[in-house]
Amino acid sequence: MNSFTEENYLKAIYKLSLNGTQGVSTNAIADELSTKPSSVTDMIKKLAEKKLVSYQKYQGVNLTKKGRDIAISIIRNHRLWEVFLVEKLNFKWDEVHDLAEELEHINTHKLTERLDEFLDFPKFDPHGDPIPDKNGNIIQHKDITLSDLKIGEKAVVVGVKEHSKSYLNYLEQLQLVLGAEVQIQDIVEFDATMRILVNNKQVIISNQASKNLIVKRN
Amino acid sequence: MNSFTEENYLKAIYKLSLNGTQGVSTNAIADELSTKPSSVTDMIKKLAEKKLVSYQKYQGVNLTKKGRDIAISIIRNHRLWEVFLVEKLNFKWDEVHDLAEELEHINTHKLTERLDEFLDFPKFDPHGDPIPDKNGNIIQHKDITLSDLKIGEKAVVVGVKEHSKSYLNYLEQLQLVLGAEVQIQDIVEFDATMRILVNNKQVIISNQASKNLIVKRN
DNA sequence: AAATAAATTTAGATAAGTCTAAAAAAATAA
DNA sequence: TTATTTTTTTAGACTTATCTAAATTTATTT
Repeated sequence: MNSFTEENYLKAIYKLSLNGTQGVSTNAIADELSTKPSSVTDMIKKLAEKKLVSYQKYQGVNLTKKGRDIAISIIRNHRLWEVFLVEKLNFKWDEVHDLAEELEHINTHKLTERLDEFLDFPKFDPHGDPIPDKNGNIIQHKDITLSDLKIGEKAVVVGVKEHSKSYLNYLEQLQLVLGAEVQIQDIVEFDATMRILVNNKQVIISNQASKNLIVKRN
Repeated sequence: MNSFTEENYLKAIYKLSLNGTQGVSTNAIADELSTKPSSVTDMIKKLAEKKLVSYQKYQGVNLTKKGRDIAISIIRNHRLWEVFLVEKLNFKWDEVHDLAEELEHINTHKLTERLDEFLDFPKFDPHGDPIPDKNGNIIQHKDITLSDLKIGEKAVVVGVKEHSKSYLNYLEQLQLVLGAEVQIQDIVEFDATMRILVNNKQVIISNQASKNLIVKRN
């Protein structure tokens, strides 16, 4: 068995390894987990001994197959619980992250599979992130964001790249939730601020906001 | 915030204080939690500092109001999750204890209340144990057991006093589940073994088993 | 009431995970 | 290429929860 802490490190390393192609740096992990680089080094050594990561001093870490499997199963759990919290317990999409962060560590195969079935095998969580299937296969978003669109183009909101409470809450106020249809009306050349149509209502949205909103052209 | 460990101590002390009337002894807690008396002493000191228990050296401990409130809210959580696991995820009554033991510590007021509502405010868990309401009020069973009945008497199974997997599994095989109707046909004078009728089927049951089955006469 | 047994506490050690400060290695700049 | 900066690691300390072994207190016998 692995501790909650070990699992959180694996998850962080997994997440960070999606961006870069090389090994994940100590500082990046420390940042992601709000801890100190020295603590990270210690934990990496422990994970390396357990063959959950491969690691050479000063060269960053990579997950092994075993480590990646664990990370993915925790992500699966996390996202299934988020679906449960939103769909069954009526939480809002900006409220579920922290709770799911705790629930995800109750990592019992049988519980996960029963939950998956109870929720009718959802493919995406309430933020549009794909839920790995029970074999660990996971669809990766192509990540077209609102900011990639040109004037006149139409699209549907399918996810977010930023999960902070404040961002999610802001989007909800603008009715920019999953499934919302948008059309670009105007783009300010200077700072890429957009004027868009959401449910026939005009909305002004900054580049900071638009580049974190994942959409699908239609 | 309190750690999982602290919460487990509070729960253990609460449980043990239901039996005896005096303070709960160090050894009893050690036994309940499968730990050593010296560890218990250490933890008790910590809980006493936090004003969760009252404690005088060598005199046993008692929960304070604050400590009891926490214990009861954890028990509430535990039992609500058990209902969820059995009713929504189709687990059997002998499978849910350990999972609920983990879920109970995700002790967020909002989650508990939403779960309670989702489950339609159940009054009893899958083993017949009463679920404390949101104010911490808890109905105490009168604890009439099958072994208290006389020949000819009829009753309904409403709970168990022993929660081991093997006992629960055994009961299920005999169809002695919650709501089952039983009638006493015969009692062996020597060792109180009973011959009873469960759903019109004859069953022989030892005193060890019958004295842990809570029933209600009808 | 003294002797023995049982229960409880103390003292000191250990393991997990974290931290600060200092040292070492790697990356970048001059 | 040497100097400087940044990143990473090491060394040593701290906290939480646990343990064993020894000491102390309380309970039970005789």
